[in-house]
Amino acid sequence: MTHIRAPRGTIDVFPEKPGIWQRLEETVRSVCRNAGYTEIRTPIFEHTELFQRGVGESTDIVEKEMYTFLDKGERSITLRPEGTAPVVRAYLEHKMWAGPQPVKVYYIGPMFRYERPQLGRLRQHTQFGVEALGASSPALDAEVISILISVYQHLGLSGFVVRLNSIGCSECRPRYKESLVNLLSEHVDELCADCRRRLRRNPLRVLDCKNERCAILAKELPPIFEYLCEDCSRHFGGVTECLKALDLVYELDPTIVRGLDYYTKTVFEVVHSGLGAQDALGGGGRYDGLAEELGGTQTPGVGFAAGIERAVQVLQDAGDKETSTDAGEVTVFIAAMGDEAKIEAFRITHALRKQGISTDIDYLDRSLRAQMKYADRQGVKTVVIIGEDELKGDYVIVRDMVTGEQTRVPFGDLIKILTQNTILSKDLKLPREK
RNA sequence: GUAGAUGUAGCUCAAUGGUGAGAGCGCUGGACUGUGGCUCCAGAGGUUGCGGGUUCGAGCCCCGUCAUCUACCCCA
Repeated sequence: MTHIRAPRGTIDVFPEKPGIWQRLEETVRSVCRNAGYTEIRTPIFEHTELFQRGVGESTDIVEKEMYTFLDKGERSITLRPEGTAPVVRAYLEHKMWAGPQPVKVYYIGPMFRYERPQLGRLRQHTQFGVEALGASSPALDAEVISILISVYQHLGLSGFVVRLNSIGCSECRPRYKESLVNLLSEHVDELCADCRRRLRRNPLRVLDCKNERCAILAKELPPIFEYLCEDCSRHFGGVTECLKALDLVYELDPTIVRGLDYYTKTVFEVVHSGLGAQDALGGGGRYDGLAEELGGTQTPGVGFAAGIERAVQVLQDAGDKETSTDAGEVTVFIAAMGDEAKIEAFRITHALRKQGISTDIDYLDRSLRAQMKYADRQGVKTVVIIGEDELKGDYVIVRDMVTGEQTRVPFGDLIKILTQNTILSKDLKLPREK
């Protein structure tokens, strides 16, 4: 029998891990709210055209990585491969440009790309991101970067590097591309096969080729800064000035070009050495032309997207132990023997739960011994034992699983004693002990 | 789409082409008929990923296929 497995490139997040996930999501929410961003939830699928026009026909995403299908109404639908285009679509669709600007939103949710899975790469992964629309101030670029960094700092994550670049606008970037092509065409023979193709399609990509000989050539090329138009140049200066004002450390890196067509001016990535070949924790930039590309009015925007699975990986490698947020952990276990006592135990369990005391019970008709063992493995602090003797005597035994102390408690006082037990209430959220 | 490595118990892994595929951990039960952790004993659990082929005989060799991992392309 071959049983069904999760589709390639997807993962189940297991009980040991949700704590770290929840902490991450809560951190994202609080940092974003703190900066005036509110949550937006866009559909997980969109019209294919949104991405074709927004992300760009010639990008890898649109060319070969989209989960696209025809629905029963013959519409071409695509599982969203990224979050920015949908947000801009929503902004335009709901005429949010008519309200106060800028509109600042954040999101957390799954993205889909049909790729070969490897370390840090999945077909369904989760991104958190922010978008700030309707303002072109460089301070907003810096704000967005600082939010991403702030999330990592709040998580206690370290060892990341911010890389910053500007790729100009529709006015100055073509000039730069042209001169790159001119300069490189003299050395076509020395370029790798990929770069020869890049030369025609996207010469900027030659800049970050990993091939040794290409990299040597790329080093000789002039940085884009020399080609930026006055507007872009001034904007970039504003961004770096703001980052310095925040004491935010960054590296100027002319090799960052990003894989989506909508970027203009500022682009950045946050990378971490512990991630393997896919070393980006997150990335983003400005996209002043995207709204227009989607048929809307010209609207500046800037944002980032970051991978949750990758952040989780780095946190785990760093030995992050905080996994107890949603451990489903129980502090009281009712061990019962005999049919009558079991009914009573069931009743007590639910009464305790009503009082907010997490309580569990045996469902496998196990021996007292086995119930004790199970309770111990579950990290239970207190076991209430109830059998025939106790029923007759109208009391229960309360056993402290840490010290081994046991006391008889009159039946009617049980809930009161467990509720008032200071040790118990203090320890409600302690992680289990080994 | 390309390349390499790997698929044996729930997990981590053994097993020269030759009995009925094993161990540790975990799980269940018992020693201790009503008391967890330590110890000991026992039990359950396998279509050796799947399909072909070679062979007297395949977990092992060959082919195909699927999956996982890593890398390329590119990205979160």
